[in-house]
Amino acid sequence: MDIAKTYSAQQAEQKWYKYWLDKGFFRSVPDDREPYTIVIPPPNVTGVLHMGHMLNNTIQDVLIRRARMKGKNACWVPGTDHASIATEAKVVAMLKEQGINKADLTRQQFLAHALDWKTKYGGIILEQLKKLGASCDWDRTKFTMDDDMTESVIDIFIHLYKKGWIYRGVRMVNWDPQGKTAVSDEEVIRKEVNQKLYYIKYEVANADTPSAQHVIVATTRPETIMADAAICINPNDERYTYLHGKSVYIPLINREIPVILDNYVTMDFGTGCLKVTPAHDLNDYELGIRHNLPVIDILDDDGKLNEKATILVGEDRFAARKKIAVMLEEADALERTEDYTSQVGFSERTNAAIEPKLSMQWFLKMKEMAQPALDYVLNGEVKLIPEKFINTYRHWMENVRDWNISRQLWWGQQIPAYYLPNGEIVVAKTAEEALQLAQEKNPALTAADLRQDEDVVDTWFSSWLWPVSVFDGVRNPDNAEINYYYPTNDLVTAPEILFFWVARMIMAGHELRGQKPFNNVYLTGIVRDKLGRKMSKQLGNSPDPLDLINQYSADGVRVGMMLCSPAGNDLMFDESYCEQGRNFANKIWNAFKLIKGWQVDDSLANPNAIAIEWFGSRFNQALTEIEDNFAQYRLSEALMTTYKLVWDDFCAWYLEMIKPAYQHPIDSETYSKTIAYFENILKLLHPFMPFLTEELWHDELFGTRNEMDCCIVAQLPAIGEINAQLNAEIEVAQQLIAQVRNIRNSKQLSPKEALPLSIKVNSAINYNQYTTIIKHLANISSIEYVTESINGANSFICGTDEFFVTLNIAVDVAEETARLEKEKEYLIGFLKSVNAKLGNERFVANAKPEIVENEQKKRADAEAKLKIIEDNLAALAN
RNA sequence: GGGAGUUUAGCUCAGCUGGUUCAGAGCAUCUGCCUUACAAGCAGAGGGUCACUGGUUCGAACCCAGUAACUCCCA
Repeated sequence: MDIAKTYSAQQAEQKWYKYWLDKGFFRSVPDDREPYTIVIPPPNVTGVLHMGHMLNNTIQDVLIRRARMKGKNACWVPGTDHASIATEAKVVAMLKEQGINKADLTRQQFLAHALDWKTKYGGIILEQLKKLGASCDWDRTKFTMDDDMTESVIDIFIHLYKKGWIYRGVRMVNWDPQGKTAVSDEEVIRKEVNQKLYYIKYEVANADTPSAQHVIVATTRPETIMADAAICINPNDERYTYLHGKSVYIPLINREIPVILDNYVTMDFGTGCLKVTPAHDLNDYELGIRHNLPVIDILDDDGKLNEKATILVGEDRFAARKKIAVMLEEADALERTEDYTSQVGFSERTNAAIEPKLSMQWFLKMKEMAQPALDYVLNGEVKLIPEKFINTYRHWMENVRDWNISRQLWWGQQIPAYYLPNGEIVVAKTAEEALQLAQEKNPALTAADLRQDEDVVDTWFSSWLWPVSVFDGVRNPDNAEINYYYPTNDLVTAPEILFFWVARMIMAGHELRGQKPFNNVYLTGIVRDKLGRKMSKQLGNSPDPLDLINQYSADGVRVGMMLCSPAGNDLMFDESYCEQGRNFANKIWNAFKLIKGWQVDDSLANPNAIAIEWFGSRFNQALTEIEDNFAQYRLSEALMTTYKLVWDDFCAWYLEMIKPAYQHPIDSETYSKTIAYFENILKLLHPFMPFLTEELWHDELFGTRNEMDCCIVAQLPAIGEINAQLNAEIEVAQQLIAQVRNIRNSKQLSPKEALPLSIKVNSAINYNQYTTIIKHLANISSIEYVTESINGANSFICGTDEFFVTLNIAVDVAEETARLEKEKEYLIGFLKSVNAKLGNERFVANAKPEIVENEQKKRADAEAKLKIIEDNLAALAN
């Protein structure tokens, strides 16, 4: 039979993904097994798969597949979130292209368009995840705006409102003039921007002296002078005592405003004199409250100046800034300008410069919710991996501010608050209930008198419920599913949404169920290119994940991602990792090919008992390490341990040990043991490389399997016995084999030329056990045991035993002497340091006994070795 | 400005309670091989002042202090 020389993945990937789906292996329903649950961080519906998703979901799939193979009832819930701002912006743009203006649509019409859009594009990422092999329970796919999810959001809003934790208030919010909505502090990205500092001259009313007729104010926002309510100086600033009790005129519009005194003003910034614009700056707003200043809002929702500005009405804020600078200059009110860089906030969603704006918004009190959420993490009930994020988490939770949960959008859950004609508010699940509540206040009211709040809640106000709401635990808190799956086990997400999302899920989980939503939060790093730049569309430095899969196979890409992803550290992604993954898949394929090609002869005795025992022992040792790595969420190390076990121990050593000579058959015992090992290796690899392993699993090499006997649900092997002595002795054998190969290499001898080996045994190792292996792997013609060094042979030491290879070419005495002298020198140095330690009374007195003992062993070993080398040197000299 | 983190081989990273012959792994590099599973491979080899300076200690990559560079979070 012909087996392909290289593994071709594409066919296997399609075939087995479909098979898994058809057989329902991803499906989870509560039963009496222990549950293992992951909820996906829902990607937003506007997105396409990027490398961050690849990383994140590979990790989740590795964890979930492993859990499945450990006999747990593994449930991975997939879904998407509605991303109100981003999606609404996309839909508005799409409608605009079709010549439709959002303002001309009713809310219902717009939502219908948005829903169409979501149906068409919203599932793209989930479809792409299937290519990666994600074993989500697709029957559970959720969307944050599904009816039941929406009802959950409304329920918790009402619950928290009744509790008094949701309130309405005028606040300075981050206004996105492009999205025309408030955004939360977390959605504002601050960037350094080159700006200008404008030094503007204000005329002082009723100046006492000619020299005190003006005051200069520095500002980056000259277009807001029309909204000025005061000029503020530090009371301790002696330069400005002449202004105490005075007022000044705003240039261009000549409105008179008072001079106020407040310690808030920094004397050495700008001119030490601040214009106070309560409507357009958070700090000014607070100053305004302290000094009872009027609030003059001169900006419209779209960032244009309104009639209150009296000049430049209808101009965009940035255009107005340029124009007013010219006007000030013409009016001789602009003293000078100066370059200045400062932080400006931009909307994460639209990239518009954020405008601080006073508006009526809904808020959720954070203080009460933050405390328990902080405690879960501090007392270790919720583990952050890596732990370094605990500090950041604490800092944030201790300084959290109330959460602005309203958004001036349509795409999302509409706030269930209804306004009565007199301005009173009732909060209710439906218009009917709202009317009832309203009629309790005023029986004369009819449905027509009520007006529901136009705004929707923040998307995070849906997704914070995710681990509960996907199991319907908000609406039906005692249902079988939530009781079974909650709390979930692991959450895998990016550190940048630790606060946005993770912290708030802990709050919601605690509030709804008095329980944490997950045990462990595995925080992945940011995927960067190999230059350390964050991968982004703008830079074009991100490979298309699907192209990668096509090129390197899903398994290859998965391995590539896992190889370079230490938890919590950014990963410098490079395609060569995927190449390594592909090569690894090919290696496994070829091991399979080798075994598959063997003919079995039942009459043969098994000559490989030692090799078989050793690999079993070695496998168990690796398994122990892998279990430990997983327990500590060191996934890339778990993979590397597996990688080395397969490539080095299994392929390079074990298979070579037992491999029969070309066209010779193998004995049946070795054959069946090897197949059993290979099957265990497939299991071990499956979480990382699901497709290849499933493909091989079903080969007839492993006998006939019934249709449900699949690698995906195979149970991982239990850790068996480890023979430490055997492992150690094989290591010595491996060293000696390498040494012989090395001699062959350095003498440019063909590997085909068999060499004779003599051993002078000083240790307790019985080399007779390993004769077959040594002869086979080092291509040794004969093994002899000697008691004296062999003159003229190439020698080396492994452990404390001496080995001699006699070649029919003369040993280069000078070269050999030099090599031995070098080793001798090293040993003498080494001995010196060991003796220094042992000779040091304080060391012997202070160090732990086992450490002292070990030093003595080191000395003995080194002395023995040194003696051998000296003997060999002496022999050479003769 | 405040806080956190990082710095170990060309690259990406391990290195746990300070003590094994402790300076490691993978990749890359170099040398030799198309040796009947695999050139997507095999056999070998080289490569490091553990960022820097001091301190603690019998002993420091590891603990402490300071310095530098980079990264992130917050204002």
